Amino acid sequence: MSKKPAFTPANTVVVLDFETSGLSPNQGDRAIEIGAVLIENGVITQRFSELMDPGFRISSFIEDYTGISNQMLKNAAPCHEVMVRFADFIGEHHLVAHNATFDQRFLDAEFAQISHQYKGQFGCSLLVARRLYPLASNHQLGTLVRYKQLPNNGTFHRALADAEMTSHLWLAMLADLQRDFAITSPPFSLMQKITKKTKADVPKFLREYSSR
DNA sequence: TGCCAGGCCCTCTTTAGGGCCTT
Repeated sequence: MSKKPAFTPANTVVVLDFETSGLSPNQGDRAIEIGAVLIENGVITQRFSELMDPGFRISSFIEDYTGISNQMLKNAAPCHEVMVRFADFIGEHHLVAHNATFDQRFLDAEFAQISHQYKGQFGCSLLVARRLYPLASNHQLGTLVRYKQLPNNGTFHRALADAEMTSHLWLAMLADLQRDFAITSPPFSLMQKITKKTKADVPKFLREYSSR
């Protein structure tokens, strides 16, 4: 039996973003679009982007917010078909999202519909950014993209565009860990540990991590 | 009937409250 390596680099992950009909799968909300990129050794190597039909009409607020219309969803595959393909895309990779608890709730809910379980763990770019960039005016994805002058095509609130921007943010944070703390190729587990530290404790934690 | 997310994080805190972030 093959044993999974203990060290998983943080620069090889699937970065994902859901557009949804609302904020809570517990209240009946469903995913309407999934966008994701696979980053391997710090480079985007694959993209996944699909609309999905939740089986009911979405609100005008969500149509305006995302630019995804009910007409567009009428022509899309149902959620369960898309999620089967997405399960294949993420494989056993670790996962990253901006405010990951939100995307994790929807991923769990949609995968439950197809009785699929995934092995990867979640990392949260929002929680890391709050600790690495305390001087940013806020930690919304769009604000951080401008703050770090990250690549973007001007599209926001669409799944693939947001996933790509989140991936650039993630890579920028890895680069800053290397620049500021000489931490080369941080493991995914380090990024998770950062989010468990208080903002005040993070610099000392990283200096000690770097010097060990 | 009326209401309706949930986790993180700071502070006027921990027997709590409220802003942030995601759609």
